Amino acid sequence: MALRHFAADGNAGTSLNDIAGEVGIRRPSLLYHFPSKDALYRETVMASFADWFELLDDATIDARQGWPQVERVLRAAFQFFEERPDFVRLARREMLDGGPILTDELAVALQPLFEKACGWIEAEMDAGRLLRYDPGQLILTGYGAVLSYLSDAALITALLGSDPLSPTALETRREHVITVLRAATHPDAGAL
Amino acid sequence: MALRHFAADGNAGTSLNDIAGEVGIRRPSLLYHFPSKDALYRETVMASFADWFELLDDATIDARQGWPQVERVLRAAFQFFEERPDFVRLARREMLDGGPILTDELAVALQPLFEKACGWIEAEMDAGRLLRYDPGQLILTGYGAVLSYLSDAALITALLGSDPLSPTALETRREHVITVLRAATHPDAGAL
DNA sequence: GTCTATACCGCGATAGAC
DNA sequence: GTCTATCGCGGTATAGAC
Repeated sequence: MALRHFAADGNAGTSLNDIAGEVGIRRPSLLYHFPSKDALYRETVMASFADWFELLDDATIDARQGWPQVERVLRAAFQFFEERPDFVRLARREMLDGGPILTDELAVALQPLFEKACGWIEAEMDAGRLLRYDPGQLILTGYGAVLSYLSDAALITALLGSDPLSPTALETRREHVITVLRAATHPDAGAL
Repeated sequence: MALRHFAADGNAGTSLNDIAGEVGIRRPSLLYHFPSKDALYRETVMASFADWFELLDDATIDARQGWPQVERVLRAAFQFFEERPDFVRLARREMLDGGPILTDELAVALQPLFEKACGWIEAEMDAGRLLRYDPGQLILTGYGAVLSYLSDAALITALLGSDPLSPTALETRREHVITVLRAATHPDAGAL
């Protein structure tokens, strides 16, 4: 509904008419349910991120050690994103815009999770189960490698000459990212 | 001028008033120089990408072998992007939008360069100078790792607790990406 | 040629009938 | 709860002043 339009055209590029028309009501009726367009946008963003925060919470319980845990989280995240292409695009727009929702709410909620993940990675590196890098930079690298592929599908379609979001293309991408990161971080990667 | 506004707020989020006001003329005067807003946007995008295409061309001449050449291109690209933060954000918006400019013009120009780069990587892998991966996927991984950091500065500021675009932060990021990619692709990386 | 005043349209938002 | 009617604003585009 609203998510699809906001994901495809952004906040500024989406009119209440677009959303209302799809729901089957008229523009003013939409503003009966939501106090303003910005409120509707905010609610859409926050609702979309709720699932993502939940996955991040789940990923931290029952944590294993070393690379297997990294791979577990990577696979869970990749699957989450590939099942929610609209969320990926909406999230990326929000990151690009750097608006108040991001800085006041999302970033505040993400920061402690990021901190916690950095701490875990650091400990695993101390224990010799992962090769040493800057933990925060490593997370950002994985973040960019996974999300850019999914968010920039239009460009990648032209580059690859085929649909990057097809099941086989997604599998190729998933395994590539995992392979590269394992080769870079796994102490025994050379023994594969 | 126009680039900064389009980069910050996108095409839909930028009004001709924003641009005209900065130039010191009035809104309609802008439409004397450009037939329409879309034409102005298109010209802004194409002019921004011209420099980038030039760098890509330069990168292919005098190509060395193996990892040194990869690192050379990587450093050139990173420097190019870090000196043009507006271009990065504009480009990413264009990728997200997947609009006609991207599909009809940019992607058409980028595809042969992408193809050529894939061929070079493939040959280097055949020669044993780089560890084997899917060349296209490898390029997309580097692409995402570099651009996401620069385009999503608002988010990363909150996560890191400091300015990700400061000179020292940029150096940290640059060396991290290079180190990770070298560890993953350099045959002798384990001997560092 | 260069800029501006104006027209015209779609937007978000409100008021009030049903 | 949804509609029609309407307002005010800001958008693009055009016609006309200098």
